[in-house]
Amino acid sequence: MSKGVTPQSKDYSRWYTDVVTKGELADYSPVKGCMVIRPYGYALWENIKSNLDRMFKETGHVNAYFPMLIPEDFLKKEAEHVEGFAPEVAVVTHAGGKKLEKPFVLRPTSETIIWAMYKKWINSYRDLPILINQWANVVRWEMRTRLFLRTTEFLWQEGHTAHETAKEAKDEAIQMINIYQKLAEDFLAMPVLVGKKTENEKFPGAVETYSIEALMGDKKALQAGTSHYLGQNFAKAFDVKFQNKNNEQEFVYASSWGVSTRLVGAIIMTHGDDKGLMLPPKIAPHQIVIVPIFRDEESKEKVMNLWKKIEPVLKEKNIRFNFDDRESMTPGYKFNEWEMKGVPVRVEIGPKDADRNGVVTVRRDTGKKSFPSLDEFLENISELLDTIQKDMFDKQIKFREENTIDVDSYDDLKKVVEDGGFARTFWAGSSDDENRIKDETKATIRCELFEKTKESGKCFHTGRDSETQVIFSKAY
RNA sequence: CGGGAUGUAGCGCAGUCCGGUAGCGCACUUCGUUCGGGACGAAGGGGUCGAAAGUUCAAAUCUUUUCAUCCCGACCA
Repeated sequence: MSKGVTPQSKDYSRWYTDVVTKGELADYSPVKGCMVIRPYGYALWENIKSNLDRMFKETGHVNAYFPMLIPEDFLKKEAEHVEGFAPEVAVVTHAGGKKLEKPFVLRPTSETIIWAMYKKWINSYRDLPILINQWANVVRWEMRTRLFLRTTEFLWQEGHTAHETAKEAKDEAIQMINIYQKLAEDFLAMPVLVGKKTENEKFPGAVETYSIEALMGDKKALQAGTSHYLGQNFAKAFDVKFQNKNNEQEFVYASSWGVSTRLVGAIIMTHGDDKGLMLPPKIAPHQIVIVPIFRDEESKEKVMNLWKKIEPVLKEKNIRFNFDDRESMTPGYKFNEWEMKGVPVRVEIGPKDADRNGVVTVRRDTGKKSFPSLDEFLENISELLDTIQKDMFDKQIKFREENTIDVDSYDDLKKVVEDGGFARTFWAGSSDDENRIKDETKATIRCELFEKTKESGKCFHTGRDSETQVIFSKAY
């Protein structure tokens, strides 16, 4: 990490803030709790976004846009929904120089406005399904904020689908949580557990909530994406019915799902180390950075000639590169800067390399230095990026395995939660039991696992046989 | 809203106990030498010390009030 930064081991939250601000991802804004996303951070978000958007399109979804201002009484139409969001909505009470008779809220999520529109759009089963996604900002007035992980305003995508049957809506919700898993694991190199939320933790207004849960570097859990089966709750609240094939009126079934700029925070806390950020090649704004090294006109010319042989090949291979030819900084400075910003591969080209027609490569994840010939380098660069992507993921899988412990007593669970990590166990307790454990240990049930390690076991708390395997952990 | 801490140059901080010319490092500007792991020298520019009131010949420093931010809890994508 850069000079003056507290090392990760000593103070994780200070480390995190330093990585975000010194890595030029984001900055605090004059408005408390809001975040300015800087160009480098936004480029990262755009790469995440484009991969996700492609997967949405591949599964038949389309993008649309709904207003940011929602009539306040819309939120009140769904009982759980209003109860869940009331404490955190920002309300617009004045506009046009006078007090509004009917205030608006800044959307904390768009279910209500979207279902008000779906009422107009849906008449027959022939109008279904509707598979709409929107990329938008939302506002939630949380008490405590943290760059990327929880900000007052954040960017996200929210999908809102309408279906003929319960099964179709539920399958949609499952499909989308699986897409989130694919995004996290294949693109962000971040292993996640997929499962169902308990009643305590589910989305206000949902019948069931599914989530992906990741383990951060400090061994706390982070919910990285959610998907909800909404049943007919919002259809009933907004009176959205369709005429089915039997000529009967029926309420529409729904799903909604979203991931946010929190994913950027997740990447930082998953892969970052004492040197700063470490970005997976598939989403890094620059996959490689090239640092030219020369001292005089003669060596500069040699190096530039070498670069002329490299640049067109990188372009042809669609590699996102940054040729750092700033002359006011020394190479050593640049090495540290790009390590802090997490660029997966650094390529050094100097007079010595030009003489032997080769380059020097250094991997951000392992620090390993290699001296390939130019041909070897150009031939293998794409493969090297793939290898780094895979190695980063494997490393995180290993880390999660080391920190996932099966427990069968409360004492064991307390110990795991205290040390940090995932406590895996069977569960047959009630919501009250869960709350009591939360009060005593700060740990919550992250999810009921879809992929269990075994079919059934005894609940550590009630002693009853259970087929529900869960993860307990402290979470962000 | 509770508990803790901090507000001094763009950033990081010292100075506050014990009142007496506003300081250091980084960054910035100019020139020269450098350049393969955060270069060096020389010369510069930049601050009504968070705000207000009080005590005093004199306040960054003491007193009171106030505002803001950060960290820890409750809330939460």
